[in-house]
Amino acid sequence: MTAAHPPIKLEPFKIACSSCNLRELCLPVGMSNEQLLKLDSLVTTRRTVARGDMLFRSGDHFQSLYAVRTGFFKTCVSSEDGRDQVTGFQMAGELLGLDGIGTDAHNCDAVALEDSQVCVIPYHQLEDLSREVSDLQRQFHRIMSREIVRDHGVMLLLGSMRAEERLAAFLLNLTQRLQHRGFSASELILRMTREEIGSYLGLKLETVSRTFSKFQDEGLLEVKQRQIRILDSEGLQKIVNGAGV
Amino acid sequence: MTAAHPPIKLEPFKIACSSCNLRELCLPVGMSNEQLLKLDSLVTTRRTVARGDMLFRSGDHFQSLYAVRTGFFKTCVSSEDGRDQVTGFQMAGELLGLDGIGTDAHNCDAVALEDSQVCVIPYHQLEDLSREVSDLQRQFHRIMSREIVRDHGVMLLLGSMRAEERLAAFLLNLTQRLQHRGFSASELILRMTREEIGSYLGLKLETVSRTFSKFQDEGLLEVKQRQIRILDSEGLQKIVNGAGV
DNA sequence: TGCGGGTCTTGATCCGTCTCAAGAGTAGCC
DNA sequence: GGCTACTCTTGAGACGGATCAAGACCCGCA
Repeated sequence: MTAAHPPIKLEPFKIACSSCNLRELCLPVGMSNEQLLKLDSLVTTRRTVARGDMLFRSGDHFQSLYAVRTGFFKTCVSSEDGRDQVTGFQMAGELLGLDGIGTDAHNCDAVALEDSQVCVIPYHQLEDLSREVSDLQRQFHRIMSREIVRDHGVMLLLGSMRAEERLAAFLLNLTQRLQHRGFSASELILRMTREEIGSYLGLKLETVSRTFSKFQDEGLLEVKQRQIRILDSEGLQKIVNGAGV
Repeated sequence: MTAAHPPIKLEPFKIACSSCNLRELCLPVGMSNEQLLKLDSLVTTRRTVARGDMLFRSGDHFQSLYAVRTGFFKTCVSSEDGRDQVTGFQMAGELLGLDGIGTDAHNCDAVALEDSQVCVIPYHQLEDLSREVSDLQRQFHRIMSREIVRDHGVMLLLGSMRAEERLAAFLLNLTQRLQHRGFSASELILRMTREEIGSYLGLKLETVSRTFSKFQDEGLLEVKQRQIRILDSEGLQKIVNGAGV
C-alpha cells in the first residue's frame, strides 16, 4: 500500500476462511458454510511479516484488519515524548488493527515477534458484508467488545497488582490462550523479551527477570531463558488472587 | 429488567435523537435527518439514575447500551479477590455498556456519580438498524474503536507515568472533554472522590491529594475540595510530557 | 445549632520497584 | 571457531508511592 510496507504477497494456495483451521477462533465463529463462502470472497490475500518487521505503524492510513494466521505479534503505543507501552500480544486467530477504525489511521505499531502470516481483511468490504450477514456482524461486534473487556482487565492489572501478581496473571493468560490453540498448558516458549513483558506489565525488565527467578526458587516454574515450564499453575493462580497479601 | 434495578421511567417528554442537542457527540454523528428518524423509533426510553445508584452491574444480562444524557458515571471492574479498578468516567454523549456485547453479560459496574439520565438503546434493535443504515454502522464501529484507543492510552498512563504525570494527564483529559461540551476549559467541579481518581490512575487517595497540593503550591491550579481552577494548563501539559524527568 | 459520617489533608515511616552497574549466557555471522 | 551484539541475571543503593495515623473540613440531617 505504501512504500513503508513490504509488498503484499499473494499466496499461491487457496485462501479460504471456510477451510481454515482457525475458523473456530477467528472472525468466522458462528457463521454457516454458506455465509463463509461470502467471507472467502472478501479475504483473498495474505501477508507475510518477517520477525521484527511491522505489519503497520501508528499513523498509517487504516484500510484493513488483519487476522493472525501463524506467528506472534505485539502492539505498542507511544506518546510524543517517547514513552512506550506494549498494549498486547496477539497469536493465531486474533485480530489486529481495530484501533484504526475510529480515526481511519492506525494508532499503534504492530510488530511481528516471529516470522508470521496474516490474512488481510479489507475493512470497508467487511462493513458491507456484515450489513448483509448478521452472524458476521454479531461476531465482529463481539470481538471488539471482548477487546474492550480485555483492556479493562489489563487496567486492573496495571492499576492494582504488584509485580509478582502481574507476572503470574500474564503467564496464566498466555498459557490459557495457547491451550485453546492445542498447545501444552505447562510448556511454552516466550516470543518476547523481558523488556517487552515488562512494558506490557508496567515493570522494568530487571523486575521481570527477578520475578521469574523468584518463581523458580519457589518451585512454581522452570525458567531456561525463554523456555518456561509451569510446575504449579494453581500456585500462580493463588498469587494472582493476592495470596501474598 | 431485574429486581436489582429501579423501574425504568418513561419520560413524558418527546425522546428524539433527531432533536437532541448531544447529537454531535453521540451515536447520531454523521447521520442524515431521515436516518435520525429511524433512530428515534429505536431510542424510546430514558432511565433516571440517582447519585450513587447503579445503571448496571457486572454479571447483569446485557440487553441495551446507554447514552449519557445528563450527569456523570464511573465504570469499575473488580476481580474475585476484591480488587477494584475504575476503568472510566463517562459524561454527556458517551456510551455505556459496550463491554456487555461480547458475552451477553455486563462486565463492569456503572455507577452514577451525580443524578443522571441515560437514553436506553436496545442493542438488538441497534444491530438491526445498523445493517440498514451504514452511517449508523460506521459511527457505532468508530465509537467502539475509540474506546479501544482510549483504553490503550490509559494503559500507557498506568504503565509508564509517575503520579504527577498521571494526574496532570487526567485533568487535561477531563477539561478537554468538558470543553467539547461547552464548559470552561479552566474551571471544573470533580464529580468523583480522591479515592475514585486514585483507583482510575492506579494511585492511593493520599497520593492524589498530595499531588493536588503540590500542583497548587507550584501555581498550576487552585484546589478547593472538588472545585478545580486550572491556572497553567501548558504547565500541566509539560508535566505530562515528562518535564519532571 | 449541633451532631455524625464521609471526605480530604498532611506527616512519618516503610516497602517495592527502579536505577545503575557488572558480568554471564546466547545467537548470529564472518 | 571466535567475534560482536543482544539479552538476561544479579547485586547494591536510591527513591517514589504505599501505609499508618491524626486531625481538619464539609455536608446532610435531626
